[in-house]
Amino acid sequence: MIERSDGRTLKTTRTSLRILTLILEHDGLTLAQLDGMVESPKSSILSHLNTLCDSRYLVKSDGTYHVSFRVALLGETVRSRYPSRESVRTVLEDLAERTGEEANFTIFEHGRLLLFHGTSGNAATEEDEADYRSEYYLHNTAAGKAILSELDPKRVERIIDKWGLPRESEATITARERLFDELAETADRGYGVVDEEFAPGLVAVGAAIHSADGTVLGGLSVGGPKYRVDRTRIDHELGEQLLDAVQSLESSLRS
Amino acid sequence: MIERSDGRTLKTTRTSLRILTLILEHDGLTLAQLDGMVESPKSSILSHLNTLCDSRYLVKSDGTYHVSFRVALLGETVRSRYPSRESVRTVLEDLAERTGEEANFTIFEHGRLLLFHGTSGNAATEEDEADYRSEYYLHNTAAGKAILSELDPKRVERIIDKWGLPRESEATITARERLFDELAETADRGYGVVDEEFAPGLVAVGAAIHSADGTVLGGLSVGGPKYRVDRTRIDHELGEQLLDAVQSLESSLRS
DNA sequence: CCATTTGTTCGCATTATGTGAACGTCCGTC
DNA sequence: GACGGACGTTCACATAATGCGAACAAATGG
Repeated sequence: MIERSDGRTLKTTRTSLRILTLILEHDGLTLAQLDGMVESPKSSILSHLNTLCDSRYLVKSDGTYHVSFRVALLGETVRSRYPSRESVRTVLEDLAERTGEEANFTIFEHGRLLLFHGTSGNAATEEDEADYRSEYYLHNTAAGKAILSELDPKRVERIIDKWGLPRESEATITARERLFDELAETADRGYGVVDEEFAPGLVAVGAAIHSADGTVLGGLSVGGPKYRVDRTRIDHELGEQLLDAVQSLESSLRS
Repeated sequence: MIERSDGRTLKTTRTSLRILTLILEHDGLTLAQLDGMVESPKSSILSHLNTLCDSRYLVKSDGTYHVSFRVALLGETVRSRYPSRESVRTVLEDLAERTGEEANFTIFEHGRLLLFHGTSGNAATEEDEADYRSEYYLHNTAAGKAILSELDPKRVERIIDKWGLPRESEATITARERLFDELAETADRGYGVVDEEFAPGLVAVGAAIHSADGTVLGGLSVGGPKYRVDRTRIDHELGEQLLDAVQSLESSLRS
């Protein structure tokens, strides 16, 4: 269960994947455009592009390279190994309705949280909205803190080493000490709380979701604007609602 | 608009991607298992695995490597560049209902057809069923023939060179000459017909779907068991219903 | 029609990769 | 508790595969 770090790593593959990512993010790129983005000679970039095309990860059309639809299918295969959208949505909508706030379920992976589904729409739908995000840090999210509070401190350290504690809002915790204090509180409380540390005005509570084998699969969270969600409501309502939802989600994962 | 072929191609990246694919297909593999599948020394394989993990395409858990959920998200980003599931489903369900047969929409890419959505459920849902497929050849599918009949013969040749004309059923056309004859007929008729060439007992009609810029995006097809779908029904009913659906799908893509 | 940008080809130097053997580590078994 | 086997990891070396740049070709546009 040890998530070891890096042994030898291949530069070529790394570059290829980087190019793939760039093309995906920019929704299609030409060789000339890529030439300005990565610092390899055009000829090298072309080799990478050829390889990615040949392997059907890219499609070339009119000199512009796009990520292939096949990648979308591969992605769906991956998703089919995870909980069904339906079962998650049921729990999320229930939680959102009871509380009147937005609920999210995220997957814990490589020290980050990746949006699985949220009641305000899922990643696939709102993808291209301005600052819509589908990837979050642990240190400034409610579910993230909850997860960190359950992990071995060594592992927490490694995650912080990897990602740092970037400030995303005025209130973001950026000092290790403070974070560890907060994690202790979180562990006592049984769920994580984020008070404008992720975004101004946003308050939320979150908890870890475990798979059948007991490992942390991801996190569940609910929250809304600060004027609706105050300390009292958190302690008396949201916290309990959240933990109920955790139970029902985890039990639905076991079945 | 020339889809040129291979210049230089990178062995390292190719191997990495191959390993990624293997892990995806087998739903998780260990180093030892991979050692038996690819013919590189363990140490090399490990380098690839390290790289893929580092780049967050794989997740290592208990010695077993899995494709990361992040890949699922990347896939969704790709899908968001394509027509919305909704608009396609509407047309497909309409077509399926009018005809009482199954309808599919596939994406044309790299000389193959990839399932976008079908009325019997989509790829994500039925993924792990025994011989459920999401990738088809052009030469033995109705939509595939329709697409081939629209393409430049040179390009048809290149596609055949790449994929061959594998026999998937008794009736599959495996000779170039015969295929080109069939394509001529297809062009005249305005849609493709497949008569047990894909699977025994399956008869279907199909046509190409074009994007706004006029290029072939994919194919639409309807069909069912031979005892329900005979020549008369094709000529008098299915063909027309299909072409109507093509119109409405293409117009919905333009908007 | 020339100037400019973008894409492709080629040969060479060198580095990054492939390789296998040796070493650790974790199991279960005797 | 010690042994054997299976699996994972590390290392140093040889070389082949990649990175590189310059020269060439093909578009694009003024």
